[in-house]
Amino acid sequence: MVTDRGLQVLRAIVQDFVDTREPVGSKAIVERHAFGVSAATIRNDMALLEDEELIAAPHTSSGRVPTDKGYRVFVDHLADVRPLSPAQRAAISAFLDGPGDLDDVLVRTVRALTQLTGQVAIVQYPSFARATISHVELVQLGGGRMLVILVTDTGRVSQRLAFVHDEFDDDDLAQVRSDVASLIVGRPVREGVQRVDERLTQADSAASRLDAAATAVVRVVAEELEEFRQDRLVMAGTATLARSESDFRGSIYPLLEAIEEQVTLMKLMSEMVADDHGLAASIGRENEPFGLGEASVVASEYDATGARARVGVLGPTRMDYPTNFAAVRAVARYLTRMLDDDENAR
Amino acid sequence: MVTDRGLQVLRAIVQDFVDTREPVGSKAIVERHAFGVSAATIRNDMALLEDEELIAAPHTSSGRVPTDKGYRVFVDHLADVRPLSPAQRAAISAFLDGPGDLDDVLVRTVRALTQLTGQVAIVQYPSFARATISHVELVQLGGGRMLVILVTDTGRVSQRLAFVHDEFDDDDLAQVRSDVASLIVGRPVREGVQRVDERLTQADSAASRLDAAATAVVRVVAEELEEFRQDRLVMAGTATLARSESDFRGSIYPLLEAIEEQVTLMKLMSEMVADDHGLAASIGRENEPFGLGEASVVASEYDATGARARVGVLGPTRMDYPTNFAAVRAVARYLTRMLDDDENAR
DNA sequence: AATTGGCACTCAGATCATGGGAGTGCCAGT
DNA sequence: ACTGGCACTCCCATGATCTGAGTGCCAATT
Repeated sequence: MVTDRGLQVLRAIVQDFVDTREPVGSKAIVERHAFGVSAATIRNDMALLEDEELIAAPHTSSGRVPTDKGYRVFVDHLADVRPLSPAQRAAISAFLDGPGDLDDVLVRTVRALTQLTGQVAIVQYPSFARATISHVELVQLGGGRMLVILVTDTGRVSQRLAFVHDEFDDDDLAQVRSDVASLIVGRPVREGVQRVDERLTQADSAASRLDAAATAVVRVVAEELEEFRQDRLVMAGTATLARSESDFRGSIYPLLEAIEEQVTLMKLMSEMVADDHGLAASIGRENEPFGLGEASVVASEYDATGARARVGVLGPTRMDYPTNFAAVRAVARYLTRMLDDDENAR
Repeated sequence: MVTDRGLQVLRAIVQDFVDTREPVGSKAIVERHAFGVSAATIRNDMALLEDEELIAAPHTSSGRVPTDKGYRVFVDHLADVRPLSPAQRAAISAFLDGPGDLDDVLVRTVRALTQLTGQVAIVQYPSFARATISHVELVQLGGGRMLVILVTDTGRVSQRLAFVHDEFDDDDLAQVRSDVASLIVGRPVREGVQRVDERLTQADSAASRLDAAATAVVRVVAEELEEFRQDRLVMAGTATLARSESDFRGSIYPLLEAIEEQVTLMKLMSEMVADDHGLAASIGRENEPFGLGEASVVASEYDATGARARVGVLGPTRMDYPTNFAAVRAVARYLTRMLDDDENAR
């Protein structure tokens, strides 16, 4: 059974290993941490920790390294999320303050976070599936091309091109527009998807000219809504991976691929289980299903006008969890505040 | 003076080195290429090539490696751009065919190109500075927020939020809209920028409610046009860098950074000088000013409704230039054809 | 004048031996 | 329960040696 001091030893090992990148020996521990016991005692504790598979020795006679399980215990029981320094808080403000639409704010958020942590930063767009569609707008571009614009109450704007093979006068256009609008405006995206699909299955091939146009528009709306559902990510700091390259035994290929794919990371972020404070970590082999067995993700939930989503960082399993937790949490809070203020100002 | 055969030797060295990643010796050359002379003769040629700094020996007694200058001569005089295989052409069609707006097409283009070359693929958006603004649309979102939408004749749509601190009825809105439209619609972006700036310097602080709103909108339009000017890039294949990691003496950090920055790459791509066929290459140290001294870019011009831009690939200096030239050229042609067909169909 | 075979020379990299040292596990003594 | 001591392991740095691919040069040949 692992004693209480045993856990402190684990903490020390994690901390030192994250610091030095080198296996930690019993002697180094008594030197750097005031345990008040001898190296031999620490060795006994370490033997127990090894039995529990919380640490491992790369070679028969070398120091110990935390296992993924060890990191997990560290994160769950031993990591104290220390608040950021004033300088760091100032950095967040410097990055985030100022006006801008949702896109702007999120881009600045990931920049701030990558700056703060030295890791790849990721932010999910607020889940638009729960958002409400507040506007539909149609713009004729000539040549039968029609621009379809959707706006949600959370501030997302999306546009897409429909081909209607026809020109309409203002009255007709207003007609088509209100036809489409009646279908989805004021409704949650989820519901909009349903109603749009229904409309499409009922589409009459012998419909009037206006109906046909409306159908074409609705088809495009369906595509847009689909995109709303599979929310997207904003990322920054890819280049930092090159710095911590040596932490990835294989290569950073899987990381770069996941970053390019987005879908994988999206799923990973979504499936993470948060604690009471909205913080979550996914460590090392826990990410194996996503091809990221040598990486960890630390994330925090934030709130954008009622729609929840996550901000996080991605890095080597050997990352500084406490610092990253603190940064992620601070940024998430700041972001929540900003987006809510924004809302209040409306 | 480098003889004609000397140049053939250079070609052989470049080819073999790209193939094997290893310094090429005189013996290997006579074995792999039918020069009909002995290794000693090749050695004499190589000595001359070394005098001209077209090749270099990493160590006193090892094979030779092309210098950047050597690659340059190879690219300018020795590389035959061989047409793609039918299978490769088919791959391009498979990726690119099908409907979609400009964004879609460009995304598919970079995917195709990275697939074809195994390098990072880059495409510039067609230069919108020369494009004409064809529509302005305003949408009120409530809470004083107003969506400003610009459309160009080349198919780019952009939107941005303005804060007008006011609500307007339809007539007023139409008034503001036509006010702004008269300023820029039907004019090239370049000219639009000027007129917008003029309008802003004349802005009267004691203006009417509508004028104030128009000014706010114009200010946002100015930002959007500015974005039009500094065109953007679409990229894919970042992960391939991890594969050819060993080709970068230092690390791939500068590459990843440039990819994230975009601006740098944009500039690099724009400054490349094309030959008669619209092909261009920028090799190794020529990219030093951009922090990419160990990388090369191969690009080709394409044509989007009269607006020229470039597609290209980014990779290690030791890349397969002929193949990349061929792929880039083929994709550029296909792209031009597609975007023109698109235009014709209007 | 160009080409060739021959030959001495160079040097990076592989292979092997050696020793030091950090670290462990265990045990007997406090 | 903790500690000092000690034998043991084995990584890694250092150095010596060897090998072979490759060069440069020269005298001989065509």
